[in-house]
Amino acid sequence: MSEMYNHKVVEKKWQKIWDDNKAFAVTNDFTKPKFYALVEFPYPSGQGLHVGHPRPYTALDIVARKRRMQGYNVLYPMGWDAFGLPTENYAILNKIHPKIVTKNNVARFKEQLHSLGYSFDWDREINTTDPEYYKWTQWIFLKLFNAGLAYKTEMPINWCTSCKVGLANEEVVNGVCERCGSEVVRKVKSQWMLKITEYAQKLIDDLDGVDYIEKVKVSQKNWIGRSEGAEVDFSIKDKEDKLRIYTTRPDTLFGVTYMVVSPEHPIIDKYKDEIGNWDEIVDYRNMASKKSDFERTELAKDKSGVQIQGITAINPVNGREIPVWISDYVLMTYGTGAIMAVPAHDDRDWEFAKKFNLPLIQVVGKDGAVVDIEAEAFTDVATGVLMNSDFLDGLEVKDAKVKIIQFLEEKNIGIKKVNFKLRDWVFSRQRYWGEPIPIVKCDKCGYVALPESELPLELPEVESYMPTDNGESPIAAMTDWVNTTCPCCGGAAKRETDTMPQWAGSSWYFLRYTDPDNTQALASKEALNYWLPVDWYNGGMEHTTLHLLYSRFWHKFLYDQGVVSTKEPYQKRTSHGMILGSNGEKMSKSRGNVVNPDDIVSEYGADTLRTYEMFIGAFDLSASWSEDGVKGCRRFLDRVWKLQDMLNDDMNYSKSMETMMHQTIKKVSNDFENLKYNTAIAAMMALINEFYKQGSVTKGEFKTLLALLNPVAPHITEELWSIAGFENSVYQSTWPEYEEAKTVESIVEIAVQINGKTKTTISIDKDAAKDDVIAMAKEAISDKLTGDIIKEIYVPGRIVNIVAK
RNA sequence: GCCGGCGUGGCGGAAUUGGCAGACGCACAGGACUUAAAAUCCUGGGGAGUUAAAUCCGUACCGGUUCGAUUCCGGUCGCCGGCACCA
Repeated sequence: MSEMYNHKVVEKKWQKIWDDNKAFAVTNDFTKPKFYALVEFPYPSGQGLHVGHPRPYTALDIVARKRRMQGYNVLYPMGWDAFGLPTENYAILNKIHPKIVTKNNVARFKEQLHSLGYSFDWDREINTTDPEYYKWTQWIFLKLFNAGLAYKTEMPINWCTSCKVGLANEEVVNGVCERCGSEVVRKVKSQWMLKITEYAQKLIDDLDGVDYIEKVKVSQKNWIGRSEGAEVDFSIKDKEDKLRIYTTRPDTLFGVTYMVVSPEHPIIDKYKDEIGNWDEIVDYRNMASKKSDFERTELAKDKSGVQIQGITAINPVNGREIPVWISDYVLMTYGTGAIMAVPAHDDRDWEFAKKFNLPLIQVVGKDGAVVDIEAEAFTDVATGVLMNSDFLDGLEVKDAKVKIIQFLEEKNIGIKKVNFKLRDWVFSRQRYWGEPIPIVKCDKCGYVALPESELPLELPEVESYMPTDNGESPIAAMTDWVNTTCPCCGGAAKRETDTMPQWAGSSWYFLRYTDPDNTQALASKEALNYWLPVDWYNGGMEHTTLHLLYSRFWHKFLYDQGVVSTKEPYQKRTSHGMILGSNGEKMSKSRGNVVNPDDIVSEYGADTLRTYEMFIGAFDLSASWSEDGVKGCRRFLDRVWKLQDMLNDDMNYSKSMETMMHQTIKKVSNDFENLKYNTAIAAMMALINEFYKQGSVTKGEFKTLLALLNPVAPHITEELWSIAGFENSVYQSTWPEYEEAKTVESIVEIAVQINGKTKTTISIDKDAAKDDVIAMAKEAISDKLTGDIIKEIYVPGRIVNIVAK
């Protein structure tokens, strides 16, 4: 009899063997077929690894291990996204350099990941805070700057009145500062921006060529928010200026009854002297500017606004004079900051018109018939037909759009226009723990790029990481570092003291893994050509908009620069669900439902944790933790362990067992490719249940089982492989093959139904002729069959249905 | 409000193109082993009904298509996640 399974000894033993033999190192043979599996690298927080981390890591570890056994050269790397606020805040609080904090956290994370037996190639470990790494982050920034895609502008930012610091959107929770709970207001500051909007169309179009799960594609598209419409110029009565608006419904131009401009619109200041109610306008603007985003949202239902007295606009298609209002439901940052209002056919305009008693003109009807626009706006584009609109009358909405745009362009009063919701990327942070922006400001030459030879521009040592009162980065106090000479004219100049956001380092990290030690380039051309695109990238849904969009943007830019040779960085993108606490709530310290993976590894073993996290439920859905579930998986592995005592090659050859083996190989092989880890494991459980029922297992079958289970539970399977005396190691063996023909059972049990209700089952030969099967079926249910038979249906190998009356 | 997803036993969850609903696991119950317990092994199981069967009801709810619907279509309700007036 074998000894009890001791996971502590076995797991340590095999982890050492893998390390000593560099079992999962990538080969540089670029002629071999490659597979690049990628998981989002973690932020090494002070809390250490969370049980949520192993879910995606194990899933792709399974795929990576399987691919190696199938003969691929597999790149499955890991690194650290280590710049960021929590580390900086910890450093401030404890007066420890963020570098030290990061180093300690990374060491802990690495040890924890190592204890889980992942097949990462640790020789390719990267860290975004390593100057040799962020040298290339800065290099990409310079490329963007030189290409005119990085610029500086005045931008309102979130400002905490108590901490006196600029906050990222993520740090503003319900309108207050995440850290101190104080009010957050808007403050205008000069910020570095990246022109991601330049790539908006490509970022949509190229989604067609990649294999992302549908909801990821949808959220990318929604975030970019493309809309087609027209810009139209409205003249202002007795003035030369025109008021330009953007609309997606140019077909409703005859239904305009007023206009609205945003409170920040420049036209207001321009005609200040002629506005009759200037004081009222100023009051409204002040009120609007004080509103935080949160308040604006809260008031979303109730529209507010003020009419501008003394300014009248003229509808270019019918000459009608219309009033102009200001209201904060019109945003300066989208379109032209001004709209034409068609209250009969737009919900927001309708609400506004109702509140201020503005007239409604119906110009679209349902299939041409008048509808009650006093009750609600009629916005249905599909059934709408134009009316009261001169030459557009009788046209369907889509045709009317084409005709009106043609008209506007001919008369030179408007043009067709595409708009995006996507805004340029605010790229600066007034923080210490980030990549310095390699730019110098010279009074004579303006913003000047640092020469490449001066990269990396390293973070200076500062005394305090505390942000300054005036909202500048702590680096600004380092005058030695800040004062420099202009690379362009040699005169006195100052360095940029803002740093990059955390998104920067993670926007290109997958490129660095392909050639992490390269000092001449971010990676060699050969390595990039060979490894890209990433074949399979898995990450959390929380990163499907920003991180995914940002990294696709950088990649497309690098493609245009000739640095990489693929348009898209990731061929396939999948997402995993969250692991919740046993009470079904998100795990958090305050809820007291946090599970530490170290405890699970120690008590049940890494293989058990891996198996459980894969068995817990559908991979893409969230799942609640259950310690009992963990025990069940440990029990399964114990049962696998004890199979070593049931090896018996003398037993009779069993046809049904052969079928089950082939079915299991097929199921496990397919399920591992389709995120269906839970059913793959269920199939293996069913297989060993069968071995137990027989009381024995052949060496061949055992060997196959070990190979199939190895990606999920690598340690125990290696140990059993070695005990059984199979050659080499599992990781050096090949993935089991199955024969399709042998997955089919020769005798199948099928259901016999009357009128779709199952009455009994019969066993038939899988190749039996339809007539024979039906005859057998009728025989089997002869006592229940009454009435005339109308129809006989036979679905081969599945079901017989007799329709009788 | 809009977008996306999800509603199946006591619980986590399975079900190819529509084809025996509840695989696999947990918890539970019974049995074997044990002085006993734990562990392990075996057996059972949606509900009603019956000694047992037959039979009926069951995939959130209502309706439709079909020989046949957890699956497809229309509507209703509930839960989760994301976005917030984008003209």
